[in-house]
Amino acid sequence: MTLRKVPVRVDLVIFAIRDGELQVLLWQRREAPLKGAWTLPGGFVEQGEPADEAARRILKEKTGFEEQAYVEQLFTFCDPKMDPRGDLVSIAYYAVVSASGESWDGTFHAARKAPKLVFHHGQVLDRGIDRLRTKTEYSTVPLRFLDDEFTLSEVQGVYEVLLDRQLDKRNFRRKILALEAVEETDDERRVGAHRPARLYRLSASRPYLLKEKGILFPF
Amino acid sequence: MTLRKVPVRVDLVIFAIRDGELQVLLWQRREAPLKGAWTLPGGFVEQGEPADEAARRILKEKTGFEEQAYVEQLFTFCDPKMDPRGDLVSIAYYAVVSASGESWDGTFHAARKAPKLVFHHGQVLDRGIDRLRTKTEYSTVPLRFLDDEFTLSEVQGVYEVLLDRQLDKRNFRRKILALEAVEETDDERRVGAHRPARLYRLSASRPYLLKEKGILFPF
DNA sequence: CCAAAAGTGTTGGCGTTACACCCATGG
DNA sequence: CCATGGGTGTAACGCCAACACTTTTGG
Repeated sequence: MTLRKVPVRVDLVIFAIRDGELQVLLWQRREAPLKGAWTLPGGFVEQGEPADEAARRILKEKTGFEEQAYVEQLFTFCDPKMDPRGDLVSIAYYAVVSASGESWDGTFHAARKAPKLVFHHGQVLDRGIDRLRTKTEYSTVPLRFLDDEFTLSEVQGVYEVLLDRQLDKRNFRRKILALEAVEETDDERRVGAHRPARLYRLSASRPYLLKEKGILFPF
Repeated sequence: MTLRKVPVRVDLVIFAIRDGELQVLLWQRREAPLKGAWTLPGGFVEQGEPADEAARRILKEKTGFEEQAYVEQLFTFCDPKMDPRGDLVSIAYYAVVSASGESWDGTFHAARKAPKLVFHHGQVLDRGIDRLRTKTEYSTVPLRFLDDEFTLSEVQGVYEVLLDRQLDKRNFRRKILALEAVEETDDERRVGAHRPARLYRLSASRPYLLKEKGILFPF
């Protein structure tokens, strides 16, 4: 039995909320083989590089985001029949970024209506969507879709997109504040002819899991 | 930039409930280097073998269990500095087996009081315990600690061990039955001078996630 | 002064928890 | 007949969901 040695890839599901819907960054191959096919952004892990760092490196290459993005390992695909180009291991990650960036390497698509993806990438996307939905219920990951400072209405908007339903404003605000996941700033935002909105940021204590304090949803 | 090619390992956290506590199967090295050090059971993924199959193969080698065991991927560790013997990728799995097997390759230890493990294996164990606790709250994974047929008291016992607290018998039975995760058989079990206990099995429909039907815990 | 978004409390219903006794059996 | 684990119903409480109006601002 000879030892099997394979290259290691990381593949990324990069989520953002744009145009009021959950979107993912995809990439279209410009060369054969599979010219024109849609793929997830990804790349090979380099010599001496941990996979987590590779994921962040590739995220930065594709979107410009660094620390402010949330990155989490999703699942590892390791099946010799998976990729026709050869045997490899694919460690999938998902990332949550705020939509305020500009220079994307790729194009965003509605996550639930994405084109067919090559190889196992469709499975990766499905798992990413599923994990994100799960985390929406008991973690503060959804807050990473927002910029450093945000209004509670914006937070509610993120949750409404992720949960795909309307939420009650009073109940939502009471609950998100009770969880102590966000804290007031001294700033407010004024846009248009409205009452200004108080701005919030992630709590310094920043509880990642909401479970201990009760689950955020169902509402 | 030369492509980095590495061997792929799978490492397993094998859980069983024995002596009224959660235990894991560990293995003690008999040769240098690190003679006497404790490790998780594991092995290399072979040529042409998917990682999931490798995990089941190694589980069978170490415990004799096959289909009846629950196996789930946990996390992948990929860091060149992780293992002093060389660069590799370690895909960690956890497995849940009933304690009724016999020929273990290794020894069982209380999961929360395990000896110090080599390399990243301590992290793997911690993640395994954590994942198992999480799944206890909203999945039927804990039922895999039991044999094919089991009494509701046995089910309650498993949950009490995993949650580390006593549960109310009437509330527990009402809830586990409402979830339709188990179904009655025609058999009963008689042991000692007691009323016989009805035996149950996993439902044919076998809902894996309990969420849709409401969360099982908190009680 | 008007339009538009921000912000704020209370109540009823339902689900969860707490709780105690009878049943069936083997020895 | 007794010891042991199996099996069963109800009532109080607390949390969740539903619901409407006032405030602040820019134009």
